[in-house]
Amino acid sequence: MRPTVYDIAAAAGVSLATVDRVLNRRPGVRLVTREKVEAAIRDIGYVRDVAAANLAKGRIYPLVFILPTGDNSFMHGLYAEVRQAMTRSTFDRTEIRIVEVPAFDAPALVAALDALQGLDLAGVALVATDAPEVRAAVDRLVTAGIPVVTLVSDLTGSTRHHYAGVDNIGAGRTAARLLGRFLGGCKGDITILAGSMLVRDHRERLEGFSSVMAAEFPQLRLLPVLEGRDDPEIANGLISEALSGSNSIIGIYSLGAGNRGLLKALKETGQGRELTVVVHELTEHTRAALQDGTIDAVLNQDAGHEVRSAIRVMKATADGQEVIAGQERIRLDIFLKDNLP
Amino acid sequence: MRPTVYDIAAAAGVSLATVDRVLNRRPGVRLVTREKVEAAIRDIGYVRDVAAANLAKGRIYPLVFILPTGDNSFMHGLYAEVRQAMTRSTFDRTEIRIVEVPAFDAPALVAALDALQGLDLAGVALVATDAPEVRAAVDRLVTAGIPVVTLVSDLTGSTRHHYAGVDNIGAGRTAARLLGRFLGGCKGDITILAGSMLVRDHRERLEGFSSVMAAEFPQLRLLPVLEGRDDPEIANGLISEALSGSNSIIGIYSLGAGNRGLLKALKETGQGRELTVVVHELTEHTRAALQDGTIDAVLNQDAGHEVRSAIRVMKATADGQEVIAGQERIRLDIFLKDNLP
DNA sequence: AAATTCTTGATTTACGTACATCAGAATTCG
DNA sequence: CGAATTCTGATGTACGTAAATCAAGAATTT
Repeated sequence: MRPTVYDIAAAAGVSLATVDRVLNRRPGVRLVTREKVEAAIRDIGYVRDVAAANLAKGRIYPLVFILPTGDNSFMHGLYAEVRQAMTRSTFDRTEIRIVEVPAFDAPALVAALDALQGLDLAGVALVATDAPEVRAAVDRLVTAGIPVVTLVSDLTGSTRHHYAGVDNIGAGRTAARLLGRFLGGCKGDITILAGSMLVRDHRERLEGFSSVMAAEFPQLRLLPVLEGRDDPEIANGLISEALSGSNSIIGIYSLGAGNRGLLKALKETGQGRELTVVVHELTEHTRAALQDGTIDAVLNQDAGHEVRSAIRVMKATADGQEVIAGQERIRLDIFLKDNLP
Repeated sequence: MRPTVYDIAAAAGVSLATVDRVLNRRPGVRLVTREKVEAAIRDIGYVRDVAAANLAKGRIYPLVFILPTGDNSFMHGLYAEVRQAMTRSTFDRTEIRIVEVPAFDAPALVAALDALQGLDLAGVALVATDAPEVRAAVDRLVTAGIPVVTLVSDLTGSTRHHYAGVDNIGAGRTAARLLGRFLGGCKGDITILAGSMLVRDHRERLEGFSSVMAAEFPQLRLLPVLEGRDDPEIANGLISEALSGSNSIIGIYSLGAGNRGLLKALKETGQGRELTVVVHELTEHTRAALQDGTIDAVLNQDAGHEVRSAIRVMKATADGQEVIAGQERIRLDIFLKDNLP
């Protein structure tokens, strides 16, 4: 049988009330007594029954997700997953609020973060835009004692408690190797389509991609990065233009969202050309394109896992609990047409 | 506020005791009264607070994992993950027992399953050996009301509640495409190393592999399957022999465990040859081989996820609860040297 | 109509923890 | 040393549910 507060009281030779004061950091306990109780807790290996504690407290976890607006499937999927999580809130005692901010807009993100100051929150999850002022705003929340988790795009250098997203440098490197090996020994140019160099995830993917390309596939030349702002229209224009302007393009790496535009350009301008294409984010569009052979591989992060993981981590952090590291690692999914879910 | 049993009682115009009798399927309630209570439950949208119920019941979930013995890293990893889960049992109210059976031995597995009859279990997880008598034994457990989950290798046609493992046909197809595309247009022979055709997962991987190879890479010829029984020694012998006997082998697909032997053969007999190799299961050995370029891709199933998922599903099934489907899908991991965790 | 069984209500205890109150003890201060 | 202060103990209630007991009313059988 698992030890209870009564066992601590007996072991430490104090009353239940004193044990309670120690456990919940309430005042009114002499240092020597406190140490006696803490020793007893360690000795008998007591662990608080969180379920019972939450029941007694009537605790709920108020959480906030700060998500960028954006008309691309990945963001739609992310919203959907957070809403999915909301439907489960009665079960896991959460109360989730979504705050929308314009994409790639650091000041707006800072304003949203600062607006949360003073609220009694069990955690904040945000898709970070990488800027010093955002970092500072995050640090302010952390200092105020609120668990903060970055989602999809990280904010290194900040004091955020956790990052729920993939290793984007690794993702870029993986994309490079897939593209390089799928192209065999062919020689030619590679076009890269990004969303914005303002977000860390895109920068990191590019960094990983470029380094493997340079080191291991010197016969492939990287063209200057196109920034499509994760917008289908812009992406379509950029890729169409690039393809019409050059015949030496043999591969494309799309490391952001807004692939609907890329696919349109491929179907129209890219018609009849032998292109090897690797993109990020599995959506209904990229899935269809993978199946019909328009693209060759999709790298993906599972938004559902990211959201659920973020929630678990925020709750655990709020309770000062451990998390299962392996369970919270967000993996890079590689989809070929054969292993689509 | 979430409705409680008191609210049901008030809404249905009955006492708490009657509500309890209905909720816990205790006898002594007239049909009309039962229906009145059930209607009230639906109307006010009551959902039982499982945490509180478990607290009141002092419920623990006695679970059994039936695992095959076997001296290969994947099985060692699986055992380790189950033991990991055991260390968390006080937290999630489980009580896990491991039962070992010889690998690929249907009668032994049947005996182990039948030995569980009559025990008060909240769930049984097993790595299935695909045989009619095993199916029957599983069905007997299910009929007895015990939740049964297959792990790693499935048992289709049985009434098991859930399969916690990857889509092995998809895995085989994926391996074929990776191998095929990595080999460019080269012509040559492919050697396949399996564990045993007695387990469904190996058969399915082979099936998926063969079909994609035949359909899309006709220039590659598949040699007869070698069965290494997931044993490093046997695998080493088989692969060494194959490599010495033929110069036209350009690719290897190892779809089982026991890769330590394969790697040894590659290092010794395969020295200096240009081989493209795709294997299953990420272990310290395959990881090192991936990093030093001996092999080109590793397909993996995360044993930790499988074990945790199996536990979640068994608990939910025992409680008659829903599971989050997306969370319980075990994904096929594809590792290149760039995205190793 | 009496005896029996079946239903239902009322009430209590329990699970492990949180939290509040009040009285009494120990300690510190003047 | 006594008074003021700080600790500590004892106790009760609550959270949402489970489960048991006993009494009483309703329905059924004889």
